[in-house]
Amino acid sequence: MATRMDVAKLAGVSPSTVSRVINDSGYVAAEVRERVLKAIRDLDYIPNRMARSLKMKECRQFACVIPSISNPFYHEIVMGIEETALQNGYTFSLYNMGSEKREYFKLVLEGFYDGLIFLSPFEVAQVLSLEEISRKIPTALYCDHRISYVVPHVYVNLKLAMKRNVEALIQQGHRRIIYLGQEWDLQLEGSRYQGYIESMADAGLEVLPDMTQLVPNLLDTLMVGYERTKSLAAVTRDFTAIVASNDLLAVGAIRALVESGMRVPSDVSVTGIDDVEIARLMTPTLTTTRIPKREIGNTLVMMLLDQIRNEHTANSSIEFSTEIIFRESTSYHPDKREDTGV
Amino acid sequence: MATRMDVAKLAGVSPSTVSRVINDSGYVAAEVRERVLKAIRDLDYIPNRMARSLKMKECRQFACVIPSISNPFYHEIVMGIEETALQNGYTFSLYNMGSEKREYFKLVLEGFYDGLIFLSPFEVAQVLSLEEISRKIPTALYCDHRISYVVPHVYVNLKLAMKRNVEALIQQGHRRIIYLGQEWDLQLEGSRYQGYIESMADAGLEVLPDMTQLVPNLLDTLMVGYERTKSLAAVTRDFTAIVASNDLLAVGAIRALVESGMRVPSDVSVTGIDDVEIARLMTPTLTTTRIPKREIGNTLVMMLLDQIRNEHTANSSIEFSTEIIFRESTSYHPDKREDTGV
DNA sequence: GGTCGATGTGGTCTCGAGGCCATATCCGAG
DNA sequence: CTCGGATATGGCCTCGAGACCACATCGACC
Repeated sequence: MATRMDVAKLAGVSPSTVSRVINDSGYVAAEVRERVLKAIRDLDYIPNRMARSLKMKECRQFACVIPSISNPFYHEIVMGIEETALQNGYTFSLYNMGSEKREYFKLVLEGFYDGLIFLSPFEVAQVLSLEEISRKIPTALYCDHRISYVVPHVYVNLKLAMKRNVEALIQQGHRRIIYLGQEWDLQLEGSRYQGYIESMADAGLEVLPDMTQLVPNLLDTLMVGYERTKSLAAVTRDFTAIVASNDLLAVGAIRALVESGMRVPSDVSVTGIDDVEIARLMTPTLTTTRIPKREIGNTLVMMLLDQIRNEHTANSSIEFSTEIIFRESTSYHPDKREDTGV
Repeated sequence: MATRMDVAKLAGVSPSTVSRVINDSGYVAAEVRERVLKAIRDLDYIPNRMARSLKMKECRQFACVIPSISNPFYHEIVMGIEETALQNGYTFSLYNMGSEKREYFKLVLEGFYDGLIFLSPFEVAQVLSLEEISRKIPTALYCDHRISYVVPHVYVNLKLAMKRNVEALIQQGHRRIIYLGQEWDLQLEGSRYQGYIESMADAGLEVLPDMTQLVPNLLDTLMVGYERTKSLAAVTRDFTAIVASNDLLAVGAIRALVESGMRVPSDVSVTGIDDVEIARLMTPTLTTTRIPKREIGNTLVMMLLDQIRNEHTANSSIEFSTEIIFRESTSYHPDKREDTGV
């Protein structure tokens, strides 16, 4: 790899002049500039980013950590992030938290990035203190409920979204509604599970043990939703609806129901949350909650830029609203068996 | 941020000694080592990666460029890449090619990465010469057919896979089979489209203009498959099968058929390629071609490591085999209308 | 004709960590 | 007692690019 020095020698000028040509700063005679540009072309010279970043103490790159690359919910957020980052002259790279979490956090703290975005901070919090990270490097979080940390974040109220889902089902005549979610739902205030519990209680409905179906935290995949529902259906069919904490689990659940001989929605209604693309291109289409994913991505980047440019961490906390979308996977009064005493 | 010098001062030693402690190299007295470690803790010192990489001329990081983050086909390859990379002490970051391609390639050439993986090199080739890149930095490609470049690559023969799909459908009695794929299929030797054309010709079946449905290159999403099929169904229903060039297009197509009142598979059979997770968790489940995605990811990283460690670019080209998986979306003899003269 | 400002170019220190080389001390063998 | 190797530590140059400062030169204007 050619260096600035090589270019300087070939063009018969000093390294400083090469820098001036590259960065278009200071005075350079037109004729000299041409000579330097030619030398750059001839040597195929590309400035070394490591060196530049070391000197400048900025690298114009963000990192984004996602819990799982296979959940399409994150994809659109990522596209929003990319969009705004590129517009502002930053690139960003994506880290999948699947396996070795610690490895990646190290990278971040080692100064490889100017800012850091976490989508869903729960897994992270178990490894490192988010507040600690955010004191060292501009940070922005997305989460599914308001958080109390002093870290800038964007959130949506998914407890509320879940309440709406449950209430809609209750209003449609459902009584025995299964909750399909992830284990950490139990530990969190303001979680989707809390919304479920409250709505059931408000309607005077009992939540039996079987009705809470939780899968391990990081495994919110299609397959896990499928397997959990399959085993549930093998044990009991005494339910008429499933509220899943996200669309992937819901999609898996629907397939499990079909294979178990239960029709959706005529036997069982199913709702998800996220409104990923597949939700309206599957059969049956999925009733779910729309989240403004692209806008969330845009906003997260703006939060980082704000911290970088203003040198202060405004403790910002921005809420986005959500909207329930009714589709084919839910239907009215499917709980006829109970009404007719069968 | 504390530097090595700060640590050295606090511990009352020289920067060299601090380096020796950190890298566990050379001789350091036990007592001094303790003092240095304490200083590191007290100052919360983390070595600066930029500086280290600049000096070492390696950064132990790979970049992986994917055409589209929303295609789950790539997710499992990415997980395979991650697995092998971490095992060997490398991290890697993911770039979504969606928008500003050039930006990312620049980063790579600027020495931010020790190696580079392209999943699907076609988009790339339109921006930069892959051979040129691979001369400057260790590179590995995944592609869907054998390529002639002098760049290490892993490939599967998807022309063959498509031939198998088409032939299976023909054997099941189908005659009017639609090809749903991407535009660049037309320009490539050994493409899936070639497989379709050949199989149809071999069986003496004519490919009418309407039977080739191509969507823009980078947009191989659910929605595009849906829309294209929807408009097709609005124009003609004179077909009994669709072979899609990947699962996403197939999933979109199936929904479009359902909405157009055509049942799958009893009216129309559909096949995909890739065997993404949703293929066996949707209704109907999708007949498709399994590709060993995780192994491909593992191998791509091994190819990079080989180049780095051996300092020579063995012109390696490794083929993985694929396997057709029959599921619910295809069925025998659906073309009864023709047989009975209707 | 001297001064000042615009134009143009090079020298050199800097960012932070790696690591070679010089140096110093100590201990045991001869 | 001396020499050599093991142990231990510091000095300083290096990686490649940024940028300040010094130093030219030139033209214009008083």
